[in-house]
Amino acid sequence: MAARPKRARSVRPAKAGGHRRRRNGEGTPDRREAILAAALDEFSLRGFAAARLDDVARRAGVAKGTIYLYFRDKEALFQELVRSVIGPLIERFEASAEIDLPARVVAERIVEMFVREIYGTRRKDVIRLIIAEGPRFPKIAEFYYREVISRVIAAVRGLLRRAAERGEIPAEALARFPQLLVAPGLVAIVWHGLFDRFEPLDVAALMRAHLDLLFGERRTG
Amino acid sequence: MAARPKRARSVRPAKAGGHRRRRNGEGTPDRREAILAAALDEFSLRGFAAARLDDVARRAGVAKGTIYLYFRDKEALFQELVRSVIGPLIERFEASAEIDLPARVVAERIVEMFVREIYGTRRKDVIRLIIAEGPRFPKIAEFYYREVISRVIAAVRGLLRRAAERGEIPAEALARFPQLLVAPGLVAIVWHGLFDRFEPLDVAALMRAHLDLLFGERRTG
Amino acid sequence: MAARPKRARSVRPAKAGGHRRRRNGEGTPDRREAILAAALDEFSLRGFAAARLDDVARRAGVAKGTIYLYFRDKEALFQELVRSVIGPLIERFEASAEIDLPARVVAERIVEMFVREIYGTRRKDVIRLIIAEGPRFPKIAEFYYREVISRVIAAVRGLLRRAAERGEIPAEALARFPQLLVAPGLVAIVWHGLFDRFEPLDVAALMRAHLDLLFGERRTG
Amino acid sequence: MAARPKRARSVRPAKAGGHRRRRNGEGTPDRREAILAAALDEFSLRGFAAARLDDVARRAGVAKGTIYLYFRDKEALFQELVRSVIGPLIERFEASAEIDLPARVVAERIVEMFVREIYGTRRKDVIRLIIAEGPRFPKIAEFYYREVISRVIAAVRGLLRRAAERGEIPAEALARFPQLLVAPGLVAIVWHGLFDRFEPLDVAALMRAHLDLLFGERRTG
DNA sequence: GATGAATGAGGGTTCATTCAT
DNA sequence: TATGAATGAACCCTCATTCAT
Repeated sequence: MAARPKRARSVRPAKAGGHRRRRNGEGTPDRREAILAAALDEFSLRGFAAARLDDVARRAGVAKGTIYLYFRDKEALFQELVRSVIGPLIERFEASAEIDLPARVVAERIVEMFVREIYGTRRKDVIRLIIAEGPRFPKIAEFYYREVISRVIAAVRGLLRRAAERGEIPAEALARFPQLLVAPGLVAIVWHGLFDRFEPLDVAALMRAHLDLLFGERRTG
Repeated sequence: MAARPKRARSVRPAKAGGHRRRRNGEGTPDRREAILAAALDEFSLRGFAAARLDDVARRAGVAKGTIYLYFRDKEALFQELVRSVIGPLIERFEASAEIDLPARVVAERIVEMFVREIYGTRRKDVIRLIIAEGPRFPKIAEFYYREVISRVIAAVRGLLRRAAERGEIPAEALARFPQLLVAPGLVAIVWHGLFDRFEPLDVAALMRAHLDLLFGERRTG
Repeated sequence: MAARPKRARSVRPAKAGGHRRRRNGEGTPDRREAILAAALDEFSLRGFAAARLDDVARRAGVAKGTIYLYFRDKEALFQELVRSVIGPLIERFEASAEIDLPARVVAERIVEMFVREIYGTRRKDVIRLIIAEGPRFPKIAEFYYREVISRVIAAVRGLLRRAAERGEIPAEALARFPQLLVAPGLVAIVWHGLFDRFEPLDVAALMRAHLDLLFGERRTG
Repeated sequence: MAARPKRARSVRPAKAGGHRRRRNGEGTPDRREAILAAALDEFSLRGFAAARLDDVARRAGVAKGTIYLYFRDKEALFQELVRSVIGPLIERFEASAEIDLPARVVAERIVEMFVREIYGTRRKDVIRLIIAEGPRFPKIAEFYYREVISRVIAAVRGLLRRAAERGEIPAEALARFPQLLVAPGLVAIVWHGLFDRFEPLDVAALMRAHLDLLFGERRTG
């Protein structure tokens, strides 16, 4: 406690407080964003429990206390990280699925969007985090289910059921289990985190092969 | 650990009287097994970093120090846990895949074995652990890749390539990416950990639907 | 501060919008007074170490930095608080004691002044603070001794010795230990802070009873 | 977190854990008592909030973590400190007050016991702590009221009322406010903490003078 | 072997203090 | 003057690890 009546403030007795480290002209000094980005790095690297806010702060270029100006505690930081990354994704996904085109075309678009917007970005790391930490963070799991999974499932299911009625896809199996459409995406994310250094995975090809299996071949690279 | 998702301040009674002695005279010989089982429980419940060896010991009915008689440290305990659970699985899987039956039949057997031997047992929790903690434990990831993934992939790939040559499956997409065969299994495991309480998943039906999509319908339950 | 006796995690809204602007145009001129008043509230409520300048500032309706325009640091704020409240009291007390009336009359006046000017005001809280924090603030204790205690003691002692010589009081015990005259006042202050909610204390009656014991009965309410 | 997958445990990578510092043959290694004694020292010196458990541990000759083997947290340590010191006092006090002797004799015994058992021991520091910290620790205040104050008050009141009935004391003022009997004791404790270095107080003489005032002179030293 | 009390480094969180605006 | 975002030292508490018994 800095306020304890004297006791010689260990070192630097008269300079304990805060310099604003005005980092050179960078434009927005948006600390909140910087902290979230750093948190994603550290949480991805070590997992929630083992990540240190000290490292988050250093990586973000702020002092440790600064984190607490923007987030109530470590857990809130984690939750807001997930929300901020996942939130914006939702509308886009739903929009894509609602277009009334042939199922295969829509499926291709969804897959392509997955590869571009998730697998190709830091969002894949957030999804990895959700998979890894979700069981210990019921709120995160619930948020993710409510805001993402259930909506995507509903959208895809509607799309596929119509396609099945039009006979575009062999059975309505896919409509019952829309998870099957994105299952390889999940595999890709998990594979990336665990095995890529032993055997890299061509995700685009994987997803194309998957679509070929579901809808019958078309033209493959 | 402040980061553990909150837990009712475990009321350590200030002089920890309670010491759970084990049942019979000189103890079950397999303390090692008991510790591994307890470790699986605790690691599953909290994740590696947040699990406490104190809880593992209590759950196993041994003293904390005893763990160190059998395992070098917490990390070694985790690694051996994975090994001990995953190891025995391998031969069986390979055996199944080598039988030279029609691809669909073999695929069905593999899927059924997955449901019975993995999804239906604690092994699914170990796989969840590998997914969650693997990136922080390169040795675990490598072991799992070397001893399980690469072998299963090779076996399945051989099987499917032969089937594709015989025209039993439409394309060789599956042979290129055998991951596609088990992708729904992975989804099921992840789903179970995160979303089952919102929307339970009928894994057997999911896997059957998946096979129907891959091989064309046949007879569905 | 983990040591503060628990307080519902003050819900800092992560971007602390609310900033209580003061009422009129360019502000009440006596920010200093406002800060001192707020400091008395907070120090009384939590004690010196656990009080937060943040709360003092909020209560005073100023920014945190403003405190440092008027006081060197937290300790100086505390010292000046004590001075500003105790200082004005002194002359009055001395004046009362110097009047050359019968001892009992003077004692009654002193007691009455204590009840009215100390026990009935926030000054009692300052005295409580001195009692509680004094040992850690030698300067405060010294100031209080030099400016208050020693003077009051001297005044009361002179008064009583004269009274004893005139035979108005049975012995010179009181003159040797003028503390005995105010001891019940101290008890009242301490009692108020600790036990009033269990058993309220009628301070006026207590003081009257005390005088009756010292000087022999007269007329009691 | 010591368990974080590697990161070179800063210094002494293989010797992080616990040596039992078996202090030379001392008899009881009663750590609990040592910690309580050290806590009394530190809390007295700095107050509850500003005291550091680090210092308590050092003073007790144990490691910081050891404190938590015996006490749930800092607050529990404080509460148990008060209880352990105050508790044993109660019966003795009650016993003394119940003897049916002339009031003055009993009062003298009580006063003498106060001087010997409280003022002459560390218990006076605990009472100072209660006065200083009680308002922030309602449980402490309640415990102290329930277990000490209310009982002592009741005992003294009974004693004095009987004495008043026998005409031994002039009025029943004292029976109404037994606090008046011990008020100088409180003054002595407070004085000791604050002003002894400026003007030492002869407590025994103070208490004797007090009794003389209450009961009429007898023989004074 | 088995125990569990003891250790002490480590990390989340707080808050007095500073200073650019 | 006044502000309040930023700082970082400090401190409570946890828990992997050790070792005398």
